[in-house]
Amino acid sequence: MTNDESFIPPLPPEFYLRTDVVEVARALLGKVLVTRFDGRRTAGRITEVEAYRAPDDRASHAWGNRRTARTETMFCEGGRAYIYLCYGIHHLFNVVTAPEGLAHAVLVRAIEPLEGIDLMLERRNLHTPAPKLCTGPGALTQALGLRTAQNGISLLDTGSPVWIEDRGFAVSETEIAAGPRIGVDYAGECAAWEWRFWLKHSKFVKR
DNA sequence: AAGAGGATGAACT
DNA sequence: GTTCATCCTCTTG
Repeated sequence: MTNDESFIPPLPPEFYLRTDVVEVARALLGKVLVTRFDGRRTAGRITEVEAYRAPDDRASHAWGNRRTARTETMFCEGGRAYIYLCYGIHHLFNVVTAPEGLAHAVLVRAIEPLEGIDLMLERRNLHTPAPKLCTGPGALTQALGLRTAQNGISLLDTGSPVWIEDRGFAVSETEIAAGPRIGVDYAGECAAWEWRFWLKHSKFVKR
């Protein structure tokens, strides 16, 4: 058994059940997002995230506690994936947080590839590893094989094809940069909230 | 029943 | 900097 295959447990429910989604978003930086489909693993360190907090956050799909078929996943107990189709093309992956009924979520915007890079390249139709392989919320889902078909899937269950691990990569507060979220100009004053967080010195973050 | 627009990315000029 | 691919969800009538 190689080091990559050694068992690391998924982050526990308590990690996701916290009621401060901004705190969870920051804590997700440096954690490792893993998928395993058909026995093939891909993984990457999370380098960029955004927090979304219904009901008061106008940028959230669940703003004002709007419950629709699509937003229902975000009202679930923390520890699931909220995956939706954006612009008809891109599958965007979010981590659902907070207890049931509170529609909080963290959008994962970029990861640093760690495992299964050949498979990532294949899924992305690329031939040479480059930062763009997993940089951007639509790019990383394609590389990891995540699709809307997995909306609502558990990040906690044994045997789930998607989970997040702590591999002991320490992120100090001074390593985290913050700024306004991308593409939420429609959200009024909420658009100015600095709820996008990224690893300051990472090459695997856009712009 | 129909239409608008979106938590983007890639390929252009 | 601009364009456009592409389709689901939500709103309106």
